[in-house]
Amino acid sequence: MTRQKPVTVNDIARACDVSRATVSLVLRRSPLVNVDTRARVEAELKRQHYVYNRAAANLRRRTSSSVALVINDLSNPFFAEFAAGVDEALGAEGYVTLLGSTNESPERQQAVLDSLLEHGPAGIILSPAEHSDGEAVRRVVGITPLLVFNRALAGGDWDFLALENERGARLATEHLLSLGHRRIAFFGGHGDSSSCRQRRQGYIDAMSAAGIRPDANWLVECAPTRVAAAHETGALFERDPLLTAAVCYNDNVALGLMLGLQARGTRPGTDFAITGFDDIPEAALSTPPLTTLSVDPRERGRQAAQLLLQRVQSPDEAPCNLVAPVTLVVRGSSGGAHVPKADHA
Amino acid sequence: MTRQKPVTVNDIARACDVSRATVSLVLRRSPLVNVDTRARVEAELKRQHYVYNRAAANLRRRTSSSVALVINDLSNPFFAEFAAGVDEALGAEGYVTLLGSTNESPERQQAVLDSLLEHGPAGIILSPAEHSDGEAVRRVVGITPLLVFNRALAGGDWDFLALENERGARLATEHLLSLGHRRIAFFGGHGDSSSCRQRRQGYIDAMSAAGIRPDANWLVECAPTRVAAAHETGALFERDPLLTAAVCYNDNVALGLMLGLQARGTRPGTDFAITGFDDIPEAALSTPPLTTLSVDPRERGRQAAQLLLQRVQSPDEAPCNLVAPVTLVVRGSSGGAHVPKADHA
DNA sequence: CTGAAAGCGCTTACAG
DNA sequence: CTGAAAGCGCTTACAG
Repeated sequence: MTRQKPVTVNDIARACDVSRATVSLVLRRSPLVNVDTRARVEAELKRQHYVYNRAAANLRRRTSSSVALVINDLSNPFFAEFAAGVDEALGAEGYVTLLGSTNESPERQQAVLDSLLEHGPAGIILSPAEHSDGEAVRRVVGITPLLVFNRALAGGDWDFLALENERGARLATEHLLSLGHRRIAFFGGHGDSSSCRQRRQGYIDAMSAAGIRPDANWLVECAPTRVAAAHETGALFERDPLLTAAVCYNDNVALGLMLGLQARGTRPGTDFAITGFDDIPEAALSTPPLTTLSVDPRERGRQAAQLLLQRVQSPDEAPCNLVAPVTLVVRGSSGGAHVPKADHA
Repeated sequence: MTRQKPVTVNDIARACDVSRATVSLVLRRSPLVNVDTRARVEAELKRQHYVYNRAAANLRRRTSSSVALVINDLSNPFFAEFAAGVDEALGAEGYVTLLGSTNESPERQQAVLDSLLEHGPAGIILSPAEHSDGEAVRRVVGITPLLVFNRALAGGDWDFLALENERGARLATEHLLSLGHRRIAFFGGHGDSSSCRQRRQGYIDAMSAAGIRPDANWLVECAPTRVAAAHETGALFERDPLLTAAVCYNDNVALGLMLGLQARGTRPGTDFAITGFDDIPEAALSTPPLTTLSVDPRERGRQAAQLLLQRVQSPDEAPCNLVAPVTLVVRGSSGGAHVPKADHA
């Protein structure tokens, strides 16, 4: 450990024969300091490879230059893109991102928040783990501004950035209806998740508007993963063998359903129509490519960062509730010419 | 801005009628302090919702509890998984991750490093942007321990964690050879990237060992993206129409090549055999599924974190050069029964 | 325009 | 076992 001592304002001040205060003024680009002095100090700063100790400055100024970003599932490209967007926007505002990943575990989420808070972030962006305890989050977070992304979290009056879940599912359902489908399932997701409930609502609304009352059998729960969805494919047709299409909770579920269909000899897009949600990169690549809802996660990340920084500026305004737009991307999975137009009027 | 003042050791000390030193001792779990005193202090800590100010502690102790993680492309699932692994392992050791993403821009990389260093990380894990300037990195990084991942970076004697590029490409090539292919291309990547050169070498070695001298035309450059690869598909067959297989630089290239083949009516896995590299999630999902090399990026992340923390402990040992194992995953893209066995002896 | 002094929240020898 | 004092690297009134 022959770590040499880092160079400080003191070293610079001594070398330039000025006070530390003057050096500090130069660092903070104060207009008060004489041009010559400034030049001398800046030269010395460069010469000695001075690096600013932001932690010390933050301590003294009682400020923060970091934001905590806590993500439930970084291996999901949707959230990885979101994280990239957050980091990009925070960086542009001079903040640094403290990353925490929870792998969908509420316990790890508490631990991660705990640890990140000790570093005094100006705020927190949280994409909550499934089954998060909002009260517990509130307790550990205290008065640090918090923005919740994607899934609603009860227990506090925090800012919330959501997706147009309802409208998205409605668009997908209307699209299938316009192709002549009537017996359409809503497949995947858990009823206790806010995003799933909203997407179901959009589906139900669209069906109702078309004069169709969705059968209770047409709502099929399953974990939002590819494997689970592939597994549940059989259950779908046990519920109703006459189904011709499904609005899926998200792309992973839709892709899993495709695999499940292929395994039973049913051709997705030809014998059975499918829509997803998210437009992850795989969606365009599957066979057939997946009709889905595009949400631009990177842009959501930028948006989240901006909203949070606004809140940091004005902590006392009423919390905001934003819903980000989604757009329907029609591809092959929702059917070509061959999809059976079942029993329509 | 009615931010109330956070509670400090002072508040606790006053409330318990002990000195700040004693409170500090309790916080750091020193065995020196009386059990009763400890209990009283701990109760008060809880009662006042004390949160430790790690930045202040780090300042005084001249330590750090963060590590910077700089990633060239977070939207690539390979690197996102890597980041998740790094964060997981750092968290387990009590470190927090300072995230920076560069989007493959060397300029942004310099800016990001600059900014992160002001937060005094104990070390840096860097997955370099393409065409990074090692000297410039060295300059800004100074004496902070740095571990380079994935792509070699000249200009400093830092630790390096790489993949078994050469062996991986060799395995893929041997696999194709064992299926009877002789006219095998190496497709994609840029010759100025260390990982591409190594993979090419493995390909050439395997071919040579089988008594085949790869034609210069069989080495086709292209950017490591899906779109670029799909575009270059024509060029591949212009070089040599008799090719029956290609070892691709990575999965993205392989998937792009598949699209390109399909567009010209050539069936991947049936008329033409393909291998990838990385085993990204899409690989198992494509049609046909992609034969590729699995590298377990999350585990690489954990490994990188551990290596770096070791280096933080002992900065003066010789830099290490680790190569992480890869394993061949055989799937449909390298050919079923129908792949033509061209002109073999 | 510049300097001396105090202080951000913590820890660490050093006495006792 | 506990306290008083000094100090980590910075900034901010306050004088001058």
